[in-house]
Amino acid sequence: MPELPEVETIRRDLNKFLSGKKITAVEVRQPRLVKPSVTKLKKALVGARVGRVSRRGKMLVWHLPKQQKLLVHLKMTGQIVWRQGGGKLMVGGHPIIGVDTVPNKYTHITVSFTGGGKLYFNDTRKFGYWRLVDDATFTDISQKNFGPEPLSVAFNANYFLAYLKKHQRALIKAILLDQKTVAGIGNIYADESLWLAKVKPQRWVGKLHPAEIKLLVASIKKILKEAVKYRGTSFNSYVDSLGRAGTYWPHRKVYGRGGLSCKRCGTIILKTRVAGRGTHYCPKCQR
DNA sequence: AGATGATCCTGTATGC
DNA sequence: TGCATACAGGATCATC
Repeated sequence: MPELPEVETIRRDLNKFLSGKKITAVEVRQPRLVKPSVTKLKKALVGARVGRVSRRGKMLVWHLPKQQKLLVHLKMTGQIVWRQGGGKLMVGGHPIIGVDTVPNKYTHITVSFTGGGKLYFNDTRKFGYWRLVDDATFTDISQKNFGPEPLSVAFNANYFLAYLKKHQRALIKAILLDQKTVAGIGNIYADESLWLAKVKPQRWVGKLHPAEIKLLVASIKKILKEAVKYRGTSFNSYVDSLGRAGTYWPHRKVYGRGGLSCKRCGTIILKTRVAGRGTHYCPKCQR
């Protein structure tokens, strides 16, 4: 499900909810999703106070005592839902949409906190995982498997030009989806960024002009910032930590708009397959 | 090196 | 209604 904007939304809210609270219990219904083991997870969590929650690409990173970190990846359908007390939750007088009841049949992990709050991990397809690591391992993973954060200064035209020089024979969309290029872009925002930069997803990296590469960097930043502002995109299972949908969907330009007209030139948006993923683009203004 | 397809799962949409 | 097929915000692995 979630790409950077969705995970970032969850991260910000979790920091408010979890701040200063201590974990009193951990219940795991799907041991397979926990690494290295349920026993070790419980040992690290129960009794601990969660420090801040950060993010690396699409991973949530819980800072724990004793130089440990909990890496939570939601993959396609993972949800993190916070409930303070029972009953139907309301926000601004309106009932919350998305997740009506927790725990439900897709709740695989429940973490209880002092003060009565509970955090639920739901995941229909069970691709997500909770992985406990020590700080050194996290640093290692972070450096080896992830490129720069797209909204940081480290992700800039110079970096991107140099990186692409090493991958001349790849398709640009495949490169954007690779977390080693830049961490946090997924299928929706890859398509949206390419549309904004007027670059065809199947373009060979080696044939991109420096000006296009520069524009692509700016487009990625712009799209992601905008999507964070709207608290992410929901068309199916994504909800934030209070069970609310993200509101970026109506603002998207191409993703899921195959057969509809391009917002820039009116040409019919095509849907095809690139890098094994459904890919949407305008055949006229993306070259 | 990089593309492709299968794989981990379950739900939903579409077509016959 | 039933049944088959394709596809879904991710990422990894084997194979070509």
